[in-house]
Amino acid sequence: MKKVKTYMDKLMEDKEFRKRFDEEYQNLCIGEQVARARHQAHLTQSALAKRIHTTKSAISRYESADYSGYSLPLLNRIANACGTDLRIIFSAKQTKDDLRIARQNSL
Amino acid sequence: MKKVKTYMDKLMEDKEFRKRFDEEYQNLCIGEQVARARHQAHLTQSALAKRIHTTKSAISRYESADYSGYSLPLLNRIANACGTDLRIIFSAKQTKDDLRIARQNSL
DNA sequence: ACAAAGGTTAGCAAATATGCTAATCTTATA
DNA sequence: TATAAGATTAGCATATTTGCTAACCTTTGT
Repeated sequence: MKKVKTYMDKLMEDKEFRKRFDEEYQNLCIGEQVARARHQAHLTQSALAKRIHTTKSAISRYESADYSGYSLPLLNRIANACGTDLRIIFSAKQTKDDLRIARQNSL
Repeated sequence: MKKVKTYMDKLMEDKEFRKRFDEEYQNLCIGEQVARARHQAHLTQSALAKRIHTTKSAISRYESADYSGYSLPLLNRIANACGTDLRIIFSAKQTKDDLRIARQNSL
């Protein structure tokens, strides 16, 4: 079981691979969470954009499935404008149960 | 209770104020979580940096108290290199109990 | 069909983070 | 004290995100 790590480490040395691995494999589904928080706050993309002094195109970009370049400053502004708190947690590797519970607790 | 929101909205129109509000008031303590995850993985800043193909100064920057410009791509690489999962959750506004529980569950 | 509101996309300048080097400070330990 | 490892900081070029405009697509309702 050591070879996989060795192999991955090798792949990860390539910048382009790292980037696409993050984008296409390690999907955190932030976009869906943004959209869900916004809907629960009964806001349109335009209305949310206005609250945080940006434009609807920026919100759309954040809710788009194939975006991954999120920053905490902007995510935080979005969360607050939707009446929520943004929680960032370094947690132990998750089991399926963890994921189910996390889904229940979040919006 | 409407005046505070009106006042804050006015203040928030100023870009410099927004920036400093995020940095100095809305402290998410990401730096502490990064340091804690790294320590639990028994890694030095240099060792962690090597794993994610950056330098120790970048790690130090992320662990510094007065930094706030975190990006999810880099936080995610850090979390994984420390053997943890990064969880981003838009949650209901927290009570003190919520915070206590979150602290217990995270590293 | 038409209009209006909500949402998406492209493209670009400005702002911001990243990667990097080198110098410096701390701490532990021989 | 001297040495080495760990950590912090400054400064800069490069890379990435943000804010913005304008065009376009979708959906809803008349």
